[in-house]
Amino acid sequence: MLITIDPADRRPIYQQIVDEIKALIAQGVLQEGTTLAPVRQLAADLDVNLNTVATAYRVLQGEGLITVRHGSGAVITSRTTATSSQDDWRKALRTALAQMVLAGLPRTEILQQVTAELRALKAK
Amino acid sequence: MLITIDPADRRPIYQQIVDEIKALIAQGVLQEGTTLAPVRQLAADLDVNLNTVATAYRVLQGEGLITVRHGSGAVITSRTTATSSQDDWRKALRTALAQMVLAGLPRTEILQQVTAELRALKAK
Amino acid sequence: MLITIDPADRRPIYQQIVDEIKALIAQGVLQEGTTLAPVRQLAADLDVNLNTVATAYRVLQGEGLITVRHGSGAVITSRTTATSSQDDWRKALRTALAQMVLAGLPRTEILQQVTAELRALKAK
Amino acid sequence: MLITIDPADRRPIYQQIVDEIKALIAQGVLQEGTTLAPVRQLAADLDVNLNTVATAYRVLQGEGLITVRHGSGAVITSRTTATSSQDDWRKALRTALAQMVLAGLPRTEILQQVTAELRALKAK
DNA sequence: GTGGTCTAGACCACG
DNA sequence: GTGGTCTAGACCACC
Repeated sequence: MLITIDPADRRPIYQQIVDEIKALIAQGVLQEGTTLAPVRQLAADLDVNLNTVATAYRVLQGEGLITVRHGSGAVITSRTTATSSQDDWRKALRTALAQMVLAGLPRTEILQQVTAELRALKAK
Repeated sequence: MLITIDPADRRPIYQQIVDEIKALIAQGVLQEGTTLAPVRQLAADLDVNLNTVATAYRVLQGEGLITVRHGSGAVITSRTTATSSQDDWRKALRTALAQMVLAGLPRTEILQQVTAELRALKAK
Repeated sequence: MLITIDPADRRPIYQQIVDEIKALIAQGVLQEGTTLAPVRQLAADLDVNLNTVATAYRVLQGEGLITVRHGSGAVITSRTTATSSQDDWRKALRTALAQMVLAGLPRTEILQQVTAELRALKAK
Repeated sequence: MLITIDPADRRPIYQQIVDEIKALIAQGVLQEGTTLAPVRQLAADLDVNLNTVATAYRVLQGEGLITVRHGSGAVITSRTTATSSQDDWRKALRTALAQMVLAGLPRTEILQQVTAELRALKAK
């Protein structure tokens, strides 16, 4: 599933899963209509608790990114249906840029990194 | 102190304080040598417990961003001494950009937002 | 857990816990992958508050010596990942040796004590 | 006075002064009968509060290393009169060695460092 | 006046 | 069951 868990990461595991799946959708790797791996299988692959994966899927469903149907698994719905407010991504962006500035990266380097990362994503 | 707490934010309060102070340092509002508000005063301003603010200050001290001394309060040290690995900001950047893409923002709009936010920061 | 608190010691309790755990790791008693006692259990054993132990664990986590995960407790990570600068141990060593000299120990006795203590540690 | 204060050091300032003076005595730089700098002068030199230096002197006096007489300042008494119990230096030694081991220093390197530091001290 | 530490006890989040 | 966080309030250490 191309997802990896980092035990050293301070984010909870379910959040890491959520973020990675979001990234895959943004990259276009997971497209509308694609069926996600069953909870049990993903849990086994990542060697994490079943409830952890279930929580991640529930969050994604809550944000409208996937639809979970009994028996048929979780399916990617739409990229634009997503319920992420402007506040959310602005906060995330600010925090990320602040970290980069404090790490001592010059403005030009930061912009380079942004465009490089953006190139990996299928923005309109 | 220009810091606000958002109860709706899922991050713990002390983390919000840490992030806001980091942002202020990145913006150049808090410069090297500036003394932060006393723990008790900031706690009163934000209407949170003294220990919560103390925890935030301790985290900042652990990251080398401030120096805390008993009788004299907390002082901003250096921006470049900060202990943040490349992994940290790259993950944060990726997550932020993915969120923006999923929010439906086109590539040009994203770059505009980035440069706009960056303008508020005192990057080299 | 082989840890003891000395009320007469001027170091704060949480620091004593940190230092004792470090010593156990250095001795090889606690090896990579070993799970530490749960916060609540250690707190009960030492008869101190839960938060005091939690603080100690957080410090150890900040130094990269242990990895703490919500449902699974604290695990010893790597001995070499530790974040301790050369300045730190040099200062500690100087202070210790100066104390021994002022206690009237002759050079040979000091060296004997050092090798004796070192024998208890699993140095490379 | 050959003493320096490190604001980044977590030890309180007065303790740093105490430790540095002890080191100077152990090195033989400050010998029996030598008069220490007046409190006010040392405070001015180090740019610290007068009470801080006074506290340091009081600790040294309490350990029997110096004698403070009205009007005539503080005088180094004897190196052997020192009241440092075996427990004290053993704890300090253990902590120092544990730090060095966790820093990844091999046994031989540790012994080299010890003898090197010891060479600077006038052990019997 | 500063910050540091500790306790008791509550409630939440994660796996 | 694990750890995380927060509060209220006390007392200590330092400058």
